[in-house]
Amino acid sequence: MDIPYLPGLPFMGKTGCGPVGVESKRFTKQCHRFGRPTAATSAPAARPVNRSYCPSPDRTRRDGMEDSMVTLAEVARQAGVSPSTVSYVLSRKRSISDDTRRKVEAAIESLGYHPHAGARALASNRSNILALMVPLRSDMYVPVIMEIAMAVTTEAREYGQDVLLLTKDEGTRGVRRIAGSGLADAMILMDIELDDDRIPVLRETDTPAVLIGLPADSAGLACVDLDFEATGAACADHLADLGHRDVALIGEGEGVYQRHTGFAARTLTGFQRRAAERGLRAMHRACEGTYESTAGILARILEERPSTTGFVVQNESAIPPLLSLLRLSGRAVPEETSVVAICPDQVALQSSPRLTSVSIPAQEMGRRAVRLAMAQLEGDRAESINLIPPTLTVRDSTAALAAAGFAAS
Amino acid sequence: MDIPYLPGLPFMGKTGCGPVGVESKRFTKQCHRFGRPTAATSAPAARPVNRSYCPSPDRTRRDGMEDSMVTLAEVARQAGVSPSTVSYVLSRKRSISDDTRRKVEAAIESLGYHPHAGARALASNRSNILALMVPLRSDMYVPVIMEIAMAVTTEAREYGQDVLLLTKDEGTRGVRRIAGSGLADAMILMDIELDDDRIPVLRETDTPAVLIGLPADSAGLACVDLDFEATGAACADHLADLGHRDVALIGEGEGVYQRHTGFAARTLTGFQRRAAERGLRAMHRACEGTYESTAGILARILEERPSTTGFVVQNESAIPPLLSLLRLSGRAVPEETSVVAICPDQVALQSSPRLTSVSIPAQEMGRRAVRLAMAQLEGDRAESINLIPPTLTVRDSTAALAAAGFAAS
DNA sequence: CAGGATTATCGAAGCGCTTCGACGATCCCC
DNA sequence: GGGGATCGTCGAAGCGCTTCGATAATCCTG
Repeated sequence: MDIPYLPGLPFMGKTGCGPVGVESKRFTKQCHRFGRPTAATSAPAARPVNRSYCPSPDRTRRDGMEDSMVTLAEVARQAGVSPSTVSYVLSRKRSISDDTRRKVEAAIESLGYHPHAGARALASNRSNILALMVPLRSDMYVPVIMEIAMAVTTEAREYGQDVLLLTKDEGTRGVRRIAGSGLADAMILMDIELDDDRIPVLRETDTPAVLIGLPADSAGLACVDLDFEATGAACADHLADLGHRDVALIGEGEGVYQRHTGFAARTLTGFQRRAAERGLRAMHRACEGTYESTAGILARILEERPSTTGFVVQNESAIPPLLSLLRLSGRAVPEETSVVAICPDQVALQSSPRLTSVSIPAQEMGRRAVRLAMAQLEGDRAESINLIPPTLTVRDSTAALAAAGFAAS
Repeated sequence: MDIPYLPGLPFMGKTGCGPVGVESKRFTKQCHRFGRPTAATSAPAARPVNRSYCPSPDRTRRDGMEDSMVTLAEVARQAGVSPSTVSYVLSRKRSISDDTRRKVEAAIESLGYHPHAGARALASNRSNILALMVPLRSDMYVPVIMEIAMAVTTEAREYGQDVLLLTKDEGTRGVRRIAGSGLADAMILMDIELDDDRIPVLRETDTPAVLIGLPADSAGLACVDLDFEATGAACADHLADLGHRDVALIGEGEGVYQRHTGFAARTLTGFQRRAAERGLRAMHRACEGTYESTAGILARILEERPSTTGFVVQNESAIPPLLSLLRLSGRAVPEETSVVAICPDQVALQSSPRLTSVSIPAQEMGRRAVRLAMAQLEGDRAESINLIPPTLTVRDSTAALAAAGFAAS
């Protein structure tokens, strides 16, 4: 605003800026950019601001209010080097003398420069953004989703990436949009269904991607997940080790087993197989997680097999009701009945008694997903199924079964 | 890869493309762009691909594997119009004949065109991205945060915006980075502290922003929040209406009252004031939410004032323990004791009995935040404190107190 | 100490889009 | 039916960055 020359009138800058040879070209460029729309509402076309490469020297730090964007060119000027040099300082793609580097860094610091994300994306074909597609509503336990999302975001920042949040209900259209617009460099998908329709699109558009979850056909894809089969097995093992002979898995809701992610099915498989190997009698019931549902299931289990002393719970919301119901029915945990949960540590810790559990390594999943994505961006196209081995932590809800009538044979 | 001419050798394209007058200019432009870095790892500088404006006609849909980007220029060519026309079809900023529009839309469809986000951001000074800063860990109940985030994301899409996920622990640096890089058009901040250090930065950088939560000094800012004072009052009113005389508020953890958001304090204020107005005796205890903490607090409340029959719970995690403890202590809910919760509907519904509650309107908050942000981008700089009035839904955990000894005077 | 290799820097082109001004072609009103 | 307004389209510039090739300056190495 401090150089109020009229548009159209050629501005014959004599203020000594830059090589003379290019001046004419520069100043014949008409200026039709008036700062941010927000600020442009008053006096729409009245007072254009010269934003060419060669402003008068006294203009330093002035138009900040209108358009706070500091450009690389300004940094270059302030540091007394060319724009490309500044770029190389930033990208470290060519060697720069310590002296120059320091000058440039000082200029960056003093001007508070941040590279324009769009410009960078356009020129470099890299947006430094990872798209994360999370379920809007799913069978997954919300805090776990959140924890993964946060871990992804935090880890992404370690790689200088930001995270774009997409909802799963954008579906294949969302994937296409991101792949097509170059908005993100890679995608991380959560809540993967066995036969997820986003996967073909990923393949077709050849988008770098990481799945959190395991689809039926994972050929050529990078996947991260907890090893749920081993998880089920670990639970069975633990109960077997403690001397339990009759065990039950209280699982996810009905729908989960058919429709979805397969993690529930994998847990069940692992549990049943290991139970068989260890000579346990295993039951399984799907559970919606409400108090009523849990009560009904527990009643049926105990009716059908009153000798059941070991429980594995996979549905987080079934945990409080289950504990409450066991208490009410007079079955002491862990003295008479043992409970193993598959849940985040936090849930296990704030239950009473604190639960022996296999934790859902949300943090780890998020972190690994980002690393796999970054590896792909580095050129590692290798497919990889990244199954995290389960960790069972013994707390206060499981104990060795007192040698009662039905001891191990 | 299918046009393997050597770099440096001028490529005298005779394949008839575009007006002759510009050809020379176009082909003297050197090509130094080799598709995506991913693909460039093999044969680094050996086989550049011609990506100028004027590919040979038979090239249609060829280099898709290497660089699936369809450009506006290609759409224009296919539709037989100029690039600017395509742009205007997309932006609707100038009128376009139906005929032309149809041709362009057909071309867009058939090529699967998506505008390059970076290019668009660079040229238009608008990224179509909203940055959402969420707490990494906070006193807020995680599912509520998640619900807000999802609502923001969904609503943002209605406005053609995407959402960038930031964590609060990036703090002021994060705000500066976003404001400086033009990565987002506006910011939405959650978990606002009374004296939030991000606020000065927001003011200083003049970034369009919406706060979800209410800081101490909200001058010139757009804020959305549940009206917690009215919430506290509504709870007091409801219990008073039912004939309760001695009531207690089981609140958030100690820390929340000092350090943070003030929503807890505002609830308390509203509760106490209204209780006084209605002639109730009101107590208040901070509660960490664990079983032990809840048990201790409940015991002390009942010891100090055994006639307490009305409870308000603000800490979601205290709800299951509280209900469990009341049951154990033989106080029937709602027959003898009433419980009002301040929590998401989902929590209220899956408790047993279903809880009378003031819901946390997470969806609504998210939605409003986006609308306020968009309004700012439209030029509405008006500050606004957007307090959502509470809704108390009566369910099965509150009932009129049977006219006992201590009836209303 | 000549000449090739290396280092540090610069200039310029171009990424794909938006937007301005220009300019025919229509339209309408007196 | 002539002249101004409107409509629909085009060409070109420029957004701020990256990166190529070029070019001095410096560094060996024999």
